[in-house]
Amino acid sequence: MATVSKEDYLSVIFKNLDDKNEVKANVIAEKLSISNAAVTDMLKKLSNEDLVIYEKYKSIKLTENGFLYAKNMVRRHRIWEMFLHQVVGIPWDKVHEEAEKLEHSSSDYLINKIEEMLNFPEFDPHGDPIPAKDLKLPKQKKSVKLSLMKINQKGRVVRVNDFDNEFLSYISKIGIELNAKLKVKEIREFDKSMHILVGNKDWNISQKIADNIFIEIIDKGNL
Amino acid sequence: MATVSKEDYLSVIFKNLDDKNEVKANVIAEKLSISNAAVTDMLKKLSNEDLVIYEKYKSIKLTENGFLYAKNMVRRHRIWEMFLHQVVGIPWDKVHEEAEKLEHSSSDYLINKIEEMLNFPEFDPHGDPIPAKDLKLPKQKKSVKLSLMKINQKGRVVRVNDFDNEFLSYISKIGIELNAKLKVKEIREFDKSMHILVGNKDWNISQKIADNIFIEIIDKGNL
DNA sequence: CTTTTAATTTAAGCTTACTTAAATTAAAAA
DNA sequence: TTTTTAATTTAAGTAAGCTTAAATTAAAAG
Repeated sequence: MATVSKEDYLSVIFKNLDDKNEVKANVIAEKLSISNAAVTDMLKKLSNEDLVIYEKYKSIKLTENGFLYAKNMVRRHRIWEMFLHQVVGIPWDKVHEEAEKLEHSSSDYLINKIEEMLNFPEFDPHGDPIPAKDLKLPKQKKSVKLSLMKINQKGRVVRVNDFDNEFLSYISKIGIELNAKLKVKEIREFDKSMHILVGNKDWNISQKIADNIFIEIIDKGNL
Repeated sequence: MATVSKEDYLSVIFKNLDDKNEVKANVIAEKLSISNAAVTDMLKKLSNEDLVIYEKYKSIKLTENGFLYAKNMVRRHRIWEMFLHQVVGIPWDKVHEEAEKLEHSSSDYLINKIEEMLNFPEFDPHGDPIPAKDLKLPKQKKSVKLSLMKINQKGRVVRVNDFDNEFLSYISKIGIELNAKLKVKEIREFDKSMHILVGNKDWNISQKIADNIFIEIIDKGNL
């Protein structure tokens, strides 16, 4: 049986898979703010339900079923985010935590209806791809971290990490939103902080900020 | 702490208060499909949290806090129903069970936003009043059960009970919706079934159906 | 007023999802 | 290769929200 708790485990596992498609139990415990012992417990249950591959002392993998379940959770989450942002008008930095609750309480029927109403969006308000009904992901535009851009390069915001509300709220305040154009004006080597132009305003941003904004470089056109 | 389970208890208690503003533990158990022993257990907890007034072997009352909490649950439920029906286009007979899940997973902030977006509706898709932010109920139009109408009386549907999906789905199919006009053409005494005119079509409905539809009688005008 | 019936409570036990503390294992460092 | 460290598991225990069965109480019927 799928409970809120199990759904959270599957989501966390999915989002933290490494290059070998594995996660350490360790990581799951941290992300969910629970003890390692609790994770061991639950992994045995998820394994019995054919959702994860679990062997003592080894890293965790998802089964085929587990992958499908987790992707569907991502789908629910991102469709809710899109809906809350576009239709209800909830600001960028608040949609994540509302969607976090709603994703456990909505039938596939409802999600499909909402998706239809939104005209089958491909990306959520943070630029993350929304899995389709068949759980396939749309292609994403090539992008680089803002922190890796060079002086005088221009680009368009295509994705931001939604790891922290304060971060989202801050970048939103300085005019950084999806598709916003910006230009790198200075980079200070000693702390890698940047001076950027967003619209017609100048801002200083730390490396940590720039690490979480993804840009599609544009060569032509003015800012 | 407010859990899904506690919220369900409070909702059921609120919806089943008698003329003395009391409910028997018995009734709660039936409505929630759980044992009486479980109800006793939970009532003690709710009492400790100052949500219900509980004394051994006596009927249950809500405290001031309990009333507020329960009314807010009703508010959440009905705003979700309205939203799902009007904005997402979910049919009449399906909104109830979706709202039943969503009502536990939405912040007051979100509910207020949705309410604003809907332009502060007073009644949900079944004609039930939606408590405002201050939890006050809008005034309802005077209405009578369809089953109590006389031959040749005309009226307008102002509310239906949403106790059963099949019922809602059926009456929707025969053209009965909020504000629909109808006229009683015949009443068969032996089973109290009725012959009614809805729009320009005739239908036979059982007493059980007619018991769950509420009508505002209209004297003038044609059908 | 006493008996019967129905509602309620108590008691013991279960499952889920957690906790802490101790034991074990695997991986990294010496 | 041995030792140390870090990750993981086991064991024992807890709280929430249920269950069934037995005991108690209140209300209804005689």
